Amino acid sequence: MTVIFSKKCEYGLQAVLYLAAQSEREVIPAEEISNKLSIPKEFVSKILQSLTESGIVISRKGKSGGFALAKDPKRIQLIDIVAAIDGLSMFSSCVLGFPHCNPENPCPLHDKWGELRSKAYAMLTDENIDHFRNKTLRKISSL
Amino acid sequence: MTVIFSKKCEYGLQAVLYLAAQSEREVIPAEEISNKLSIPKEFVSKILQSLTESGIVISRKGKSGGFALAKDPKRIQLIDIVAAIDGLSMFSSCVLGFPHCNPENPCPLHDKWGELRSKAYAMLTDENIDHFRNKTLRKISSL
DNA sequence: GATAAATCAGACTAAATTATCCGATATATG
DNA sequence: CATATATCGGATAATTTAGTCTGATTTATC
Ligand code: FES
Ligand code: FES
Repeated sequence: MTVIFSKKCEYGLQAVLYLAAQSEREVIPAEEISNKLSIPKEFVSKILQSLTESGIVISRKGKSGGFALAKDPKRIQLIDIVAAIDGLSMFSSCVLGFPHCNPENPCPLHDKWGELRSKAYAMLTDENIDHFRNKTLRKISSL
Repeated sequence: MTVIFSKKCEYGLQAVLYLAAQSEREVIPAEEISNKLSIPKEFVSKILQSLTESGIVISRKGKSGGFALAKDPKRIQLIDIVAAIDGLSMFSSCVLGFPHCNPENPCPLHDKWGELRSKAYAMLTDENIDHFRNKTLRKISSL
């Protein structure tokens, strides 16, 4: 079991944070990301490919090719990656699985969950990924 | 995609809340729960069977049989159902999927997630399921 | 131009989750 | 005792998610 994101999304977040932490370098090959983050190479490669379609990363093919952020890391938020991979339905669904989370017809956890949900959303939107650079570097070097 | 619990767990939570909301009645057949909550009958039946093994509900076989809470709803918390079905690993895993969530080696979201995680835990432990009775009745009658 | 190293595209496989089916057994009721 | 209505247990099916494989194409470098 993952915590709240799918495995694909966890990997996507890790990989993008990894790219953001390498800001001076050109493109990074999928293999390096795979090795450093222990994500199957073909899998992380696929995920990054899909993120190029979302305009979050760019790729360069051929020898010494790889992936890089598509824009200034100050202009990318974690929510962008989540939206591109898992979508945002978790922020409008009922935590107990009842159909249509709706304040007019709240489930027993609606109020408490509503607060947590907005804080979770804030966690993914308050900071851009450039802000996480040092923390990411520290985490990566511990792996 | 579910929000944070598996489908099985969502159904389990709904079903147990349903049972708790019927406190005056004897046992409730799986078919009624299935109809009221729109959960496949065989599936909710299986889930409740597994919850009998966890000591949360009891069952009576045969005609006019069904399921009921195994103990005073004041002594059951939502976390009990989550623990029995999804387990508690989500409360000790890294939200970004890094191995071993650990304050010594925090990922970029560790601190913020840590707060949310304890509030989510509190949401599941602060109240017993008897406390949710009226809210559950209201929600069910809206379905 | 040859070679090596990379993404890309799509089919494929594996595993986990979700859901169904069936036959056995239990039990209330007449 | 017969019948109807439940759970129980185990197998199976369907769907979704996770991961792999292969061959094509692109590009840097010698
Ligand atoms: S109705 Fe359940 S979270 Fe809103
Ligand atoms: S290390 Fe990521 S949540 Fe603790």
